[in-house]
Amino acid sequence: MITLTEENYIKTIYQLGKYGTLTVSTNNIAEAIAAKASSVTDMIKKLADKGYVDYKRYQGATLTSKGKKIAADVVRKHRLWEVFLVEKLNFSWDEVHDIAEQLEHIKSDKLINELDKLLDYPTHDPHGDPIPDKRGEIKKSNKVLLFTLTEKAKGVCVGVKDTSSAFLKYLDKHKIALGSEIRVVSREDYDDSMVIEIKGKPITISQAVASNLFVIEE
Amino acid sequence: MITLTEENYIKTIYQLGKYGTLTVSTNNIAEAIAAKASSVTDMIKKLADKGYVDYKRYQGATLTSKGKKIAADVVRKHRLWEVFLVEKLNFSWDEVHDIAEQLEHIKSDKLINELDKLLDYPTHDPHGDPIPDKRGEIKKSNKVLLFTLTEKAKGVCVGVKDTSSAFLKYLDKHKIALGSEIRVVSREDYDDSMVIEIKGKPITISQAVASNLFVIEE
DNA sequence: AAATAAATTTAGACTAATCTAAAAATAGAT
DNA sequence: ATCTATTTTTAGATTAGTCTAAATTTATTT
Repeated sequence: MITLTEENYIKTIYQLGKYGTLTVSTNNIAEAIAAKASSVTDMIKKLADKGYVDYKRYQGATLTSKGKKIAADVVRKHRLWEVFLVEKLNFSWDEVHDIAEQLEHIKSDKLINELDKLLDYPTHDPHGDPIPDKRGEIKKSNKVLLFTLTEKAKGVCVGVKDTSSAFLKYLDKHKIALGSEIRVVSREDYDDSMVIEIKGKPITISQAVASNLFVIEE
Repeated sequence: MITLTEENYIKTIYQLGKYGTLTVSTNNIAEAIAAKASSVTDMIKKLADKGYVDYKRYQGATLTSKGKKIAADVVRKHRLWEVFLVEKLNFSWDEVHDIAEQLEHIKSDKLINELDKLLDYPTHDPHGDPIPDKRGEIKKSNKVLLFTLTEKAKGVCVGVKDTSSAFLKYLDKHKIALGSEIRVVSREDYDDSMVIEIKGKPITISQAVASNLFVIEE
């Protein structure tokens, strides 16, 4: 059995270490988890005993494949719940993190599979971060800022960089939402504004907007 | 701050004591929570210190109004989540308890209000038990077995007594679901079967079925 | 009303997760 | 290469929740 606290440490090591590929230092974990380094050392030892991390004294921790599976699972749940909150419960993109932090620990395979289905198998959360699949794999995402797209390019809106409510309101007003298809109609060199098409409708957006919207190019 | 464990004790006392109206004994709580009586004594003392229960040595515990509010809130969340699982995630009525047991501890007022709205403000969970409102009040329910309705009476299906998958499949097949409007067309004295109407369609059901379906008479 | 049974509480110990303070190891600078 | 600063670990203590075993109170029976 794995405890909630262990799950949180494993998730943290996963995220600090670029999806489990890098070794993470004790202090780094301590800061992320808001605990003292001594507590982290204790926990790393326990995780090593249980086979979730590789650990040598003074050398930081690296997730084992077993640890990575656990972490990917928690992150998958976290991000699916975030999509749920935004898509089904009218949350805005910056309100969801703390609640997803709680929901990510609910244990039920069926629950998460059905949630995935209800949301129509999303690949990214509202911040534009990729959602690991059932096997824990992350599709290498080509998420970019809308700003970087060339004329005639198409993309799907997957997230925001600026999560201020002013920006979110702006998006709402112009019917730009998670999953919206966006086509770049033209770019204006003078002020870096661009004309984009959403659901057949062209609108002009400023550089400020284009550089705060994440899209996946198609 | 209230811990998860404290919440579980308070909920248990609420349910064993008929929505917080009766005093509950240490042993009763111990059995319900699968802990030893000595652990329960310790916890009751703590809950008394914090003002959630009234307690006199050897005399069991009674919820204070503060305790009742906490309990009603947890039960409200539990039952709303159960409705969500059945209505939105294709769970059957007997699979939801354990997951709701986890979900009931998620803390977010907005979450639960939005969930309530998404589900269209249900008054009963899939087992036919009433859902406390935001203020913790429970509408005194006139939930009865379909079996007890007289000819021409109408009701809304609110739950099942038998939660076997065989029965649930039977209901599915005959399009009897949570919230279905049911009208009693006629009763047959000989074998206690009855003809009922669901969405304009008459079907004949046996006494076995009628005595396992809860309805609220209108 | 005394004796016995059942329920409840106390006392003391254990585990998980945390902390502080001191010791040890590593890394960086001269 | 040595000294110093930083990082990490160890040692010992603390809190929440639990347990067992023994003691106490209440309830029941004769």
